Amino acid sequence: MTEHNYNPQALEENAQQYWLEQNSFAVRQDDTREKFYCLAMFPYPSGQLHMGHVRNYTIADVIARYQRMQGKNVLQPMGWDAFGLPAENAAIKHNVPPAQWTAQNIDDMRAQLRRLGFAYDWDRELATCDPDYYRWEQWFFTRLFEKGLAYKKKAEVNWCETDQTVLANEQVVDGCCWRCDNPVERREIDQWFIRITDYAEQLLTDLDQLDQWPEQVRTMQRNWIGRSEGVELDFDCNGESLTVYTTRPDTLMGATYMAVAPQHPIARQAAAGDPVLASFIESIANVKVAEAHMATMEKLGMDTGLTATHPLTGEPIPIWIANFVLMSYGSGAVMCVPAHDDRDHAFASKYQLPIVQVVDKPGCNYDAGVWQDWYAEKSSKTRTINSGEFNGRHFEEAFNGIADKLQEVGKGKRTVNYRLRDWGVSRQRYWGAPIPIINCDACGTVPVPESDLPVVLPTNVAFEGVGSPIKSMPEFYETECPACGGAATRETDTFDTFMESSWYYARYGCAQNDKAMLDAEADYWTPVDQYVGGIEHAILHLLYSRFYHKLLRDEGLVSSDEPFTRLLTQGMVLKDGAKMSKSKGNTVDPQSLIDRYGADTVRLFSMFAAPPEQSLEWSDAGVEGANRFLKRLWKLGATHIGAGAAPALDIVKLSDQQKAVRRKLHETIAKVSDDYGRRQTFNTAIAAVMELCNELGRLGSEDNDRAIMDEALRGIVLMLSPIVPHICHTLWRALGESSDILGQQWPAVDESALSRDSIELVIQVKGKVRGKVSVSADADDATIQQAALAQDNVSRFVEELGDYAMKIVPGKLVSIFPRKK
RNA sequence: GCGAGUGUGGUGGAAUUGGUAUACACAUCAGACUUAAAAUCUGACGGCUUAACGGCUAUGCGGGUUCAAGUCCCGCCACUCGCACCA
Repeated sequence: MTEHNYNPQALEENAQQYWLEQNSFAVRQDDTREKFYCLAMFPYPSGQLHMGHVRNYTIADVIARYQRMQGKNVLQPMGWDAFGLPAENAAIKHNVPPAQWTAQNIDDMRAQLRRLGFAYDWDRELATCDPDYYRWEQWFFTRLFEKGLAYKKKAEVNWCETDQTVLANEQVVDGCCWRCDNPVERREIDQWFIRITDYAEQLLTDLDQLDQWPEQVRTMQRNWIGRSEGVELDFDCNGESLTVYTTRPDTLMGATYMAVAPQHPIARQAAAGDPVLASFIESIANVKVAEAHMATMEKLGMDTGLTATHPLTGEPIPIWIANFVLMSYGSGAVMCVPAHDDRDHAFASKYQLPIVQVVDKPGCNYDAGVWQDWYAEKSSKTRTINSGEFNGRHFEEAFNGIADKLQEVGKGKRTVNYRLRDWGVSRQRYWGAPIPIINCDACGTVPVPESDLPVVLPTNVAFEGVGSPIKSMPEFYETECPACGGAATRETDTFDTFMESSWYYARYGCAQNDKAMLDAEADYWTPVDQYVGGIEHAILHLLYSRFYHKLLRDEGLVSSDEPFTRLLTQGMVLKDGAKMSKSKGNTVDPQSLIDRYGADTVRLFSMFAAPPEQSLEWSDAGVEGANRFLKRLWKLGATHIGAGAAPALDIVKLSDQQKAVRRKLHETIAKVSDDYGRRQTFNTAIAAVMELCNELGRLGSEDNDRAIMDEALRGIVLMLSPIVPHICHTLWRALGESSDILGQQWPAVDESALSRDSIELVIQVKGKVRGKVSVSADADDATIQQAALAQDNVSRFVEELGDYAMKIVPGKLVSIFPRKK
């Protein structure tokens, strides 16, 4: 090493050139080593890398490089989640076809990722907008169709009448279209669904296998699936049965009204002869299709004038139309028990509907005018009242009694219900994978035969309006029916982009295979051993991927049950306490930082500033500090190397101070190994190495000092190489090594260096620290006690106690406190 | 509204199993080097108090359990993520 100054631009270019020439990160199946598949969630190619990407990909890269140093066969691929709305918006705004815009963005972002030095096997790169990718998704969908797992039904969308188009939730601003600002309405259209509810139970129980997932993500998924046990029961309404599901059959005697969705047949029937009802229904259709909105909007309802018959009492119960009941959830109707459900209570209070208490709790006062949380309690402490033969029972007895009775009289049955709904995969957009279905007047819906796949999305399109161009392209949709040969039309809807992102991780295993969706090598690499991505994907993407993996398994394409063995959910990157966004104008461009400081500095800062799971507050000054540390490290190495070869360590001649420095080195190796492998807290690993570097400044220039410095520098370079690979690659060579640092073994702890002769104990009196004492490592309790009390500041406070007791926590502290009388 | 998190110095954060709160950095201040500045190096750095030793106090707020609580329990407050067509 001749360069005395740290020159990241040159050094990083050399390292990256070397990796490229050596093809250092291309991997194949190798049954002699343990495989490790490390994956970060692939990006949407927006055109510019942002800090969230840098953080996400650095975390994954650090783990991949660390695992390689554990001797594993490591795969880390990269690709593009290339379909989606932004490309269409760009097309409308800049008059560029989405395919062209996307391809350009991919090129730009690939160059940025390369500049950051990530250890990707680029031979496996894929883009979901490539027909070679989505053809398999189309093929798989036809398999699901044949198995009955894909079906068509009506579902609601946000509809803009002015633009004649469907809007995504994010395109609805304050209930209005973002482009034309006209109010949005709900509209029902035919859409394709996949039966994820058939897999609800597996998706729920298999969460127990995922012991290397964050507990919070498992909990969120559990709640999202929302398994409940209840009763499906029938109310009679003019000879037709009105079916509802309830988890509270125990409160059935308190049901005082029913509520149905505005689109429910009963609502339509009632509105047919009643213009007031009809206009009410119209007025409440003006609502965004989003649960959060449904839950927070004002609850509105109107009496239909119709009644349903209570299945046990035979009493008539009024039926209301309500804007918070969804036709697409369950049966589109609910029974309401205002005394014991707070939403029903609020609605009943608003419209002066009767409230009948049927559950009581000893020691609590019921007041129908004021909601209290215990009204909804399901426990052994409550007792049923006003419920005839079912009086006096706690929750479970009442539930069972009423459920049995309903079953007996043929008015209901126990069922397990899920909050999870089937996955709607149709999108009325252009930039997505075409749904491979042909509609034939004679044969109905016919899947496109495998030999005709892929159904290629035309890319040479012009956006004239806001709607999908292929919907007005007869050359695309006019076709022949594969079954009867007659004239037919293609589906012009495309797939939800979650379809592509639900199986890409498996496709990396055989990205070049043009004969099959997945093969033996894909099965070898799956499941992903470490998946890294944003916490915002905790439910949807991860649940759909888990579902898809089970579908792939049941098709015989993979042999595991779950796609991602270990999951790390990274927090967001903030600036001034807020999420970085163009609209706030608080973005930081990674490229300009790389240009200024180099990739290693950017990588180091993003790993040092916060633990991966927490949000990261961006700081320009902090980046400066990271750069300063790398300069110091470089100088430490350059000075040591410049002084010539280091002598061998002479263990017997080590001074106490040398022993202490060497102990610090091996303690650091132990800590850093734990931080990388088990805890995945790279910020504390970096801090520990910084501490060690500070300590090394105490070494002199004696032989043993130089020997320890040499040992320590090698350890530091190895330990930091996953985080700052370029500088470590260079320093490793400069330390005289001819082999590549990438495949080096992770440094080992020398247990003998860790031993201590004496330990320091903290002395607490009444819980406050009053002193410290140094005792030999094998001191007995009596010796420790004596040493503790010998301190003036301790004895001073102990005297005030009178009769005292003492507790010794081995290796940690001595606690002295008043004896209990 | 529902579900899941987070909250510690001027700032980012550390404290891993209930055991020394503030590691490691950033910023600031002081000193060294310099004609000067930058860079670099050294030191100080939660608040109040003390000549000093030391003492008191502090982990969003209010309670509780414990010899001991940032950590566990109960009740609040604030913020963040998700809510099925953003990805």
